[in-house]
Amino acid sequence: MREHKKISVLTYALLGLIHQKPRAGYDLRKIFAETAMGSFSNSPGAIYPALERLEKHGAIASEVMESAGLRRRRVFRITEPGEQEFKQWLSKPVTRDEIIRGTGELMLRFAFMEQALGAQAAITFLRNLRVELDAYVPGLKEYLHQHGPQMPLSGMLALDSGIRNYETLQRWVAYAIQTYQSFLASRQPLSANQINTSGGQS
Amino acid sequence: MREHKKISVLTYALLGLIHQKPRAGYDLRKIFAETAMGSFSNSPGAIYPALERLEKHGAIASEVMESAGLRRRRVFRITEPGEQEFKQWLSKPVTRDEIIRGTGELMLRFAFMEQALGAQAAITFLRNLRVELDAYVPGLKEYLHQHGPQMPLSGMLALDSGIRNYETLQRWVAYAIQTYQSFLASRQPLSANQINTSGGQS
DNA sequence: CATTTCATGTAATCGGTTACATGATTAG
DNA sequence: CTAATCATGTAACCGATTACATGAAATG
Repeated sequence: MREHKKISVLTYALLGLIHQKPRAGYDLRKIFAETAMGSFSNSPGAIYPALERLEKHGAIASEVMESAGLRRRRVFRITEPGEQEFKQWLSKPVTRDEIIRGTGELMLRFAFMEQALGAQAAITFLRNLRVELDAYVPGLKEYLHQHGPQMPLSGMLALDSGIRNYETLQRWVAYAIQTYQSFLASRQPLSANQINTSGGQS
Repeated sequence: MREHKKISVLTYALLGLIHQKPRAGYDLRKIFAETAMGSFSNSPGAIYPALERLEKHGAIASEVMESAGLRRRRVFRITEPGEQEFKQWLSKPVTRDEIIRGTGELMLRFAFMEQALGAQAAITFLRNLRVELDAYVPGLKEYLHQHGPQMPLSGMLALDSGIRNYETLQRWVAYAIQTYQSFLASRQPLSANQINTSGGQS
């Protein structure tokens, strides 16, 4: 049983991207710099040490590529134990604490989930998220209703903004579940007896 | 010109709460633990050292209160330079970078703004935020439109969730501006010549 | 009297930011 | 040839997390 120091969100983001396909540090930096994932640090001083730690941990392995006429690149691929660790992170239950701390990590997990665990796991994740949100949001609204009038206007509005975000997230969850269900339905149009009436293509 | 090491968001949150009124470390912890501000750490190992730093920095001053029959409390109040620093933080321009990094700090600033700088400043802040959002969000939507179809469904949905949050924020900004304007209108019903037709109460 | 809550801290560890350093390769 | 870009690092600093420590006052 290898000891299991806590891994940061940034590190999981790196692990997830490497899980998709082998990548070099520079590729990862570019992804952080250019896409909306930029919220997780794009500084080399964070990424390269994180990759080192992952390699020491045994979750990834690197190979220096020196094709002729190309710059030397250290390409990382995920290992078996690394994939296990990654999937375990994806499978963590959705907790209220995680919702309060911000939805960043939640959405990161979801973004990786389909490729790593399949569409069914993504739907389960969304259902769990919905349960937690439905349990959490009413209390927030109640708090605003109770204490809002005694707060300064800007404080009340700031709280309202947070609530609106959660409500938006609730609507998104519903939409996402629906989207996934149609997606699954279109991939497996008939469950048991596939009556092949028209030409089926692979 | 005192050197001006960067101050963390948590530290500004503490500074803002102390600006409202003098408080002890324990009060601050409770606020973080009990209200929706909990997203900024509630551990004593973060709060007490942060308060020490603020005091060394000269932004706050402490006084140990030992009223008879009460526990000893170290109560912090904001100093003149501390208030300057705080207001300067509140007055920082709204940048796209700040929007990308997350709206947490933005909303924190806004929540403190009315009390510290007045309602007019809050409106100005909201207007600037609106400008930045209007400049930023269309690009995100365009990106989703362009690259979405080639992404895995979960990735596309995750991006969509982020966009929905920004759109929600845009609607909130509009609502908040309106709210503030009615607020100001109700406080100053007639700007120049106040014709007192009915009994006015303080 | 014992336990809980109030109230303030300390120490170890570690990850991230910032800034700097280094070379190799392609473009102008 | 020079500048920009590719690509990988390193080092100093510092703040946050976690967990532990302490003691006094209220509560039962």
